[in-house]
Amino acid sequence: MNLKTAEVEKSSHLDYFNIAISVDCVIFGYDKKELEILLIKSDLKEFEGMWSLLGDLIKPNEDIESAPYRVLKERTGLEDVYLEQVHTFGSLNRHPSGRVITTAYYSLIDINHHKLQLTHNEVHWHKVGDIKKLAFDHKLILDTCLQRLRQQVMEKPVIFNLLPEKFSLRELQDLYQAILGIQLDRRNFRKKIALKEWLVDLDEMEDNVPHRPGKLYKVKLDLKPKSAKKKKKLIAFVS
Amino acid sequence: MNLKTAEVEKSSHLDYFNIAISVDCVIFGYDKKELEILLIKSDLKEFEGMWSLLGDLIKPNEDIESAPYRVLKERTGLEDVYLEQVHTFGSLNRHPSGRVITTAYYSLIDINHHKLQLTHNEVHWHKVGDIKKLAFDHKLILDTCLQRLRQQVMEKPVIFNLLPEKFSLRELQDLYQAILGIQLDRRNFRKKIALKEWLVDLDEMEDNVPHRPGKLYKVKLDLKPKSAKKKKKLIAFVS
DNA sequence: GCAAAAGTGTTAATCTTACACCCATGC
DNA sequence: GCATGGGTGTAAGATTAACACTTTTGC
Repeated sequence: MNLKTAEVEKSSHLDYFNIAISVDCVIFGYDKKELEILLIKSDLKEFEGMWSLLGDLIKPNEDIESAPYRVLKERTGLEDVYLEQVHTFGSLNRHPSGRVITTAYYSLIDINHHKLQLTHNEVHWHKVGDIKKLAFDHKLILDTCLQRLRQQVMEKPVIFNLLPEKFSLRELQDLYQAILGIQLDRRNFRKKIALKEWLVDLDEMEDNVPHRPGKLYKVKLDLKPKSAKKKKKLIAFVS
Repeated sequence: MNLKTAEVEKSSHLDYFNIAISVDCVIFGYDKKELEILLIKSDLKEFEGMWSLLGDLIKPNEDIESAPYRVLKERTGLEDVYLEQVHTFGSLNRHPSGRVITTAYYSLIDINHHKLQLTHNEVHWHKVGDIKKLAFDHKLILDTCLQRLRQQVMEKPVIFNLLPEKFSLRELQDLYQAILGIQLDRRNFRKKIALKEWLVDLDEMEDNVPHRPGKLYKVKLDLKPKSAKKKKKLIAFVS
């Protein structure tokens, strides 16, 4: 058996360094009871007029995990956002420029708090439910990320990244409903949330609502970051 | 706003086509009540003597999803295996040969049925519990895949890919226990499995066991493939 | 006073957990 | 006949699901 140094191995594989890798961000926001995502007009002639996800090629000296943060920063000015890797897409002809494999991340941001500095390009929020078609395979990527988001909000307190610091239980329930696409029973919802012990009662009331104002809450401090958090009852499958 | 053709875009980014992408396979098997994985002696001088996952660079004209199937075929002769993408790892210095980003897949195979044609290299099964260290960041990749496997066996009938066609309920329970690392109550386990309606009673008995033989089962036909399968009670989070 | 949402408990059904005894087989 | 696991049921506790009335506010 003959070992080769990394240098030798590299040179023998030079023709493989012929695939580019990008990241694409599915940036979710929430406004007026609707889940939205941030899209940009495609700047490729092949997809003229179509919308696409925010993405970019990974730089040769850039960690893959930092690339989506850079993309968000460059395109929207956003920092300190919640980001999570979802899946890598690499079918042969997904990109007309050549072989580009892309890793998709989803991000959750509070639309109203983070005022976007929309840079040079045409970047806009779109209701997720209205999106039928996107450039590249971006519709598939969106669907995959949405599915993952639905799974995650059931398991972890990530949903609060979509809300302002203070929110009412109605707002929280509306948001769950927008994400999951189902209606929830108000009384059961409130009981369930109370059990999770994610919230702090602020002793403040809603304002400017055309009905009886509800209490305002914020999320407990230790939950905002990625937070794996105690997994009470990991084993629900078999006794 | 000026649109560029894909050709122009490609040439302006030529220096980005400087990152290689590989796939690495975490191939799980099960033998003598232990979960095992298939490893190969690293052929890089930098990792001399260490074990690593089976992997390879993706070929320029190869779909990312078919790469792990090719790797398995080439290294072990295995075909028709269960494979699932888990995560993409791309920290800057994970590979001494240069910038290599890798997408990890996990695979489940029946060790005893698929007789491996172990090709040129030194490929061996190792007990997962015994593995403390691997070449590259492969220990991290293994841990991530193991975590995903644990999650998946609780949700979907993928576990049967690790068993021979006919098996007893004891074998199935032992396998769950090996994967999850916990003990399960026999009566509750059997009830739970019966409820899932995954199995067909073969009306045959175990043989060559030094105790009362148990019934043999096989999995229902429609479950062996990737099979999303009905998700009874998707919404367990909130009423 | 009317519209809109806040706030709040009980019951039935389902699921989960803990637990013990006799049976069939190989040796 | 002894060791080993096969096969089976029940009861208590926890969780989920369905459901309605009074209260507070803005208009």
